[in-house]
Amino acid sequence: MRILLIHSDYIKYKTKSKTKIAEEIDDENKEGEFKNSLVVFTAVEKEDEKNPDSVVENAAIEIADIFSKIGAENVVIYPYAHLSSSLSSPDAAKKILHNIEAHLRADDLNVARVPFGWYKSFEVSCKGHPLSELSRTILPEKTDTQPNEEQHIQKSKFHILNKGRLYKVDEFPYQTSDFEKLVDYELDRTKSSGEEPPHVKLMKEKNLAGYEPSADIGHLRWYPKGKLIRDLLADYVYNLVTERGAMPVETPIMYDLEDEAIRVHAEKFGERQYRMQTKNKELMLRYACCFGAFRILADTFITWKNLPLAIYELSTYSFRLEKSGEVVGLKRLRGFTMPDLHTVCADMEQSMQEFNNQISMCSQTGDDLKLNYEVIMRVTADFLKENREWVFQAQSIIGKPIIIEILPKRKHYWICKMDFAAIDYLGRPMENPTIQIDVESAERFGITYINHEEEGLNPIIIHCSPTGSIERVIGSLLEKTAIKMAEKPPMFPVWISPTQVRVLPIAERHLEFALHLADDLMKQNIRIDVDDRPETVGKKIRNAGNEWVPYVIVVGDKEFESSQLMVNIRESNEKMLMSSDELIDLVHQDTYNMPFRKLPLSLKLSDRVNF
RNA sequence: GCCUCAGUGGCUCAGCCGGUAGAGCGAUGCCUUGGUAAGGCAUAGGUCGGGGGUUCGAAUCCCCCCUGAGGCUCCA
Repeated sequence: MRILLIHSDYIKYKTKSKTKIAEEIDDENKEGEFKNSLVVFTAVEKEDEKNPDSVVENAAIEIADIFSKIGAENVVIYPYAHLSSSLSSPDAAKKILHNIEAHLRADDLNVARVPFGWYKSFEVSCKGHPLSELSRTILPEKTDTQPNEEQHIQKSKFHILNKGRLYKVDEFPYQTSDFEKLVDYELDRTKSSGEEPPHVKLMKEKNLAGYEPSADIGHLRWYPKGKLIRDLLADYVYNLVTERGAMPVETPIMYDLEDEAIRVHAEKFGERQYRMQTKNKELMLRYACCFGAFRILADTFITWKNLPLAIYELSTYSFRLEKSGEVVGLKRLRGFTMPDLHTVCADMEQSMQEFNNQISMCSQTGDDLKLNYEVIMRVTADFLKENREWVFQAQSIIGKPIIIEILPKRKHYWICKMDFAAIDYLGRPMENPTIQIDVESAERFGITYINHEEEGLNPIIIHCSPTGSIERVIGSLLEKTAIKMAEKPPMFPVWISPTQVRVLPIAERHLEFALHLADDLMKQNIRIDVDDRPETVGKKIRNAGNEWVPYVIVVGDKEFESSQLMVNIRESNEKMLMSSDELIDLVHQDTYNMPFRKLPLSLKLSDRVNF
């Protein structure tokens, strides 16, 4: 329900002629005038029909609240269809308006209601003080409160699935603490220690990202090193999915809520959307790439020969209006970047096959990023019943025990999904990759394909994010370093490290040699820089350590003469003597098959700025 | 969104039962010309998150707001 509230000196109206949906009225109600009134222009919407009582209640509370603040004498309820493009049925509207009137009257307010369904002339005089013009959107409570009991009975069941066997969660012999932590979290048993996740501090300390106070909360600024890492990860996912046949696309970030399919899909997301009103349209900012992908697929002629068909987009950005208290560091943001792959499959069999491929793809990202994922599979009871064997083999692809959540009924658009989570420093999961079988959207968005028999059918769509949001990946990498910090020096995987090799010339006379060396390595696609600042070697070593540089070379007279380099290897914390070619090989081994971008910072550290 | 705590030079923090701001790092300059995790000296740098109030006087006490963290809730 949409309402527009005007605190007026007076309002006058006069009925002119009936519409088809007009309510019957007495002569005395054919015209009227009310002094010092809160006029409530009201449009009842389709959505309100789901739970009319709750809308009535919420509207009455809101109106009474404003009424009490402004000191008007009357409330005038004025039916005004033009506030919404999605009106309820006239009967439902009449009933709801009538009930609001009755409800307010029961609160001892003077209430009048202007007739519904008539063409009317009216005149309103707005007082013009700050509270004299307000608008509100009244939402029904989420359908019904009564089925509480039912919901209780319909709780999900959790089991552990391993090697073709289902275990009760308490009877499973846990081998790893990460997995146990995920189980605890899913079962609501995680004890919070009240600490702050270390990645928040690290992202700022390492000059990767920071908060932007002039934006909304949960929107970050990225400094050159962080931006480089984002781009490398973006390249990585791009290669990963295109090598498997997906076609990259790019779609708009905002959508018109007038589009029925968009609106329904968006409504499911509830309050968590950024919306904006332009002159003629109400728009929403996307919270995933689904909207654009589905619209493309709906407009594409697809036959069974094209399937499975995958399109890919990196959403820079997706927007979710998370509650302010829920936004944390890189873990939960209002603006974030999500690789989003949508695969059109002909039928369930094909989807399951494709799902298997995507399990391997998601697991691969764990290896490449050196992150440990724990896995939870969520299925509806019906799906499990029909596809028990397939579900069990899906676990075998993971190769270690997983949690399985069995939902008694389908709640969402998917019937089967798999979430991969890295466990953070505080023992809580950070959800990263995900795969979902969507059985609902194709129909809603009008996506069809032509089968062998030349019939048009709605396909099944698999949503997949092979790494999860880029911000969370970076967050997980930082959390991991914090966990391991006690055992070994923290660092990123070499292919992600902004500086891969740093050269430390001992004295000024070694600078030329150092720059020369850097030039050679740069030509081999290695991100290298030179610490030419007039500091002691000890201090430069320390700085390189603080920046997590994987390889550090000190060059002086000895190196110049022998062309053998003393390389400090962070990973193993040892020093090794090698030639520059051997060092190149070593870095190339570390970064084999991974994307490369040049270092977008000056070669000499003395030229750099600190962010 | 709710409850609790916090916001002081670029960074990390001290000062907080009211009397006009302090350290370390960093930066800049000079000295040191060097061999593996902080060389020395000096200088600059602050509307004490923002607004209002109490007071002769507020970083300090009170109120409102903004931002951050933790918890709750939530994460389709």
